[in-house]
Amino acid sequence: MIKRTKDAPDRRVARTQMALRDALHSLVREKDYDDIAVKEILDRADIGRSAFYSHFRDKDDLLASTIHDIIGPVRFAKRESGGSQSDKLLWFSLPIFEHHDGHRWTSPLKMGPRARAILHERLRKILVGLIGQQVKKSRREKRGESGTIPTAVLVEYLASTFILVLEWWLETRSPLSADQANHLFRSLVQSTLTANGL
Amino acid sequence: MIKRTKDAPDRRVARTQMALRDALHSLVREKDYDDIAVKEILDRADIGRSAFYSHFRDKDDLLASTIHDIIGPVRFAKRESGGSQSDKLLWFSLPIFEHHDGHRWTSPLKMGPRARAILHERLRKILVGLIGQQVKKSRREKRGESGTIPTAVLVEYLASTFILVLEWWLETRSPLSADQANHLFRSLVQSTLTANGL
DNA sequence: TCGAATTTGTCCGCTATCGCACTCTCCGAC
DNA sequence: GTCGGAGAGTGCGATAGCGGACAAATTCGA
Repeated sequence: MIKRTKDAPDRRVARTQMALRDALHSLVREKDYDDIAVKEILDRADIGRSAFYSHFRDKDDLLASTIHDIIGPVRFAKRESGGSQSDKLLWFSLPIFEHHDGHRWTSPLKMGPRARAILHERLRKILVGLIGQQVKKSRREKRGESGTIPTAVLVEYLASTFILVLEWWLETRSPLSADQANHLFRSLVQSTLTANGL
Repeated sequence: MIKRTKDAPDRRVARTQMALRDALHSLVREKDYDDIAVKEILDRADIGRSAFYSHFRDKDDLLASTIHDIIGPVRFAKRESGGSQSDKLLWFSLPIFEHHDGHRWTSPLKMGPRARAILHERLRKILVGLIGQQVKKSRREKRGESGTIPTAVLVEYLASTFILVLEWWLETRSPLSADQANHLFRSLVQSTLTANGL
């Protein structure tokens, strides 16, 4: 009998990874990302060296994995099946904003250029995958009506714009509510979408 | 090569035991000790059943082990070598009071009769061992002058009195400082000690 | 610029913890 | 009563994490 739908991870794995991420988070708040030694992370997390390297290739890999803290909620949010065309396309947005509303998370933008680049890149890739599916599906359904912009570009555009808004929202500790931030994002891309039959 | 002075415990062991004790502590603050199921402790600590039983016989054993949270500081406090006769004898007192000053620890007296009895008994035994050594040493040095009270009784008397003061201090959340509580204890037993050549 | 010290990344034998299955006891519903 | 569900303990094979050793890379003060 193989494990079913719920791929329940070993408690030990979850614990170790969380400890390491938490340690990194707290360190990042104290000093620049590039000045943080792996050893410091290990000490603060109270985790052995070998455990670290059995999960992550290096410090950057650990940082990149914290992406899960950002997009994690999407996995649990029920995919909106109803709503308009763009509702289906941009369903991922609101859950993310909501989860980070009043969140302790230190914005990637406060981590110095290196860290920011790593997180930005990783987040972009994930979003592209996420949005790509939706866009392709929508375009398939509305074959013929599609605009002239290539799908790949459209996807990148949506991902980048979303990240832009998210980062701005986090960095400036904007008084906007999650709802409002979500709406802001939609406003930005709405006309482009409709102009392209989405 | 056997490990030397530092008996460094496996990180995993320390972590597991701490998680379990913390879970018990937090549960005790919410409901009566006797109403707490082992399963609840496991769930809150996020520890597997088998790990629990590889460290503790049962719930009571876990509770008893939390004694370390109370007398732990004594192990790290430097043994006062100087001072008067009674300073040497009662050196354990101040470190304990100091450590619990403003401590989150919920007094054993708030845990219902069962839990109180268990902790009380365990603490008593440890203190008897601790004080026993000192008293015997002191009496050996002052052979002949000793009073008529049997050593065993004297030791029990000191332990019980200390626990009395400690519990009272914790339970009533007395405004007394650690220093003052310590002094109170000493005042209580001082005359008895001097009357017995200590 | 050169060594010493520190950090990085890899490896390995040992063991604590995991997940799971199982029995036993207790207890409330019916 | 007795049935079913839930918690208490026990046992076991699999594995994640341990500590410690190591060479290579890096840092840094003399």
